[in-house]
Amino acid sequence: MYYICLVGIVRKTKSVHVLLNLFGQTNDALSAVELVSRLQHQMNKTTVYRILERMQDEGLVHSFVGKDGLKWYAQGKGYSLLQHDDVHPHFQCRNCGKTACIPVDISIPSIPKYKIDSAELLLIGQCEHCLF
Amino acid sequence: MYYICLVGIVRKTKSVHVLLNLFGQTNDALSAVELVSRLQHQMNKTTVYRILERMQDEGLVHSFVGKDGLKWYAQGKGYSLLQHDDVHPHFQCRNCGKTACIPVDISIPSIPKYKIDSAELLLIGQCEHCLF
DNA sequence: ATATAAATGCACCTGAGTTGCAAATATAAA
DNA sequence: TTTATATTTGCAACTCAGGTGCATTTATAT
Repeated sequence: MYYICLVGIVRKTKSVHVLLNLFGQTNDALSAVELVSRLQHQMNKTTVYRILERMQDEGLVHSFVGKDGLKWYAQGKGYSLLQHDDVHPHFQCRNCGKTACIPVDISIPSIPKYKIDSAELLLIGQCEHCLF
Repeated sequence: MYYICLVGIVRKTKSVHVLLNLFGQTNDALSAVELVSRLQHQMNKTTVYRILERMQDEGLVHSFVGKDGLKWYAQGKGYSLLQHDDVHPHFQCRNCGKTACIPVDISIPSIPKYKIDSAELLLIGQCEHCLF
């Protein structure tokens, strides 16, 4: 089976299928650690890391680093997959750890003498559920 | 010997003195890894990490996570040390790794249903030196 | 059916950051 | 100054995320 992505037409392995399903079931971001844990009986840790990297290369997901230094992946539903360099903030709840893409465009400040290629805006706070 | 910081008056150990000197000599941010390496003959790895954490607690430096997941510390000269939650971008050169505070204020977008406490804006690109 | 390429599992490694505890150093009390 | 107490440091060992090399399996092409 194949699927279409930024890179073109790519073969859809069973592992990619499993991961795509997980991302399809939520709007939140998923950490590599959590995915490895959740899939420990279905596929190897190494495979999870490799699939995530591949999915990112193919433009199916994007990644960012959380406050704790862990790597998070998100599908970014609602964003145009065609623009690789879309800059939207990521939110991380310091109480429950919930992490998600925020569907807002941010404007990157241009700095004299620096050439900015991309940006990561991480918002830390409390999510809806932890506010009460 | 003592020094004044956000927390009040704190004893200035020899290790703190050494680290403060290093931060005083540059406007760039310094990664914990580099500091451990640079100071390997003067003090223990554990001490470096502990001093950095303490200096952060006392408001002498602030920290952030780089693109690679490493922890960076900066003194933030030119910023008021009295405002704990100053949000300024950090720049990281994807060529040479140079990382620095950018003296620009950024406005944190407010998101409905979320309470934002702090924000980290990481700009990735090329520094002045690597542009040519 | 066979050859070639890609994907997976496994064991082991790397490297950042932490922890427990004992030794050393600094401060306070007598 | 001496003694008691608190703080800081070093050391070794540990945790944990993430990566590598290689053999095996599975999928594609000939």
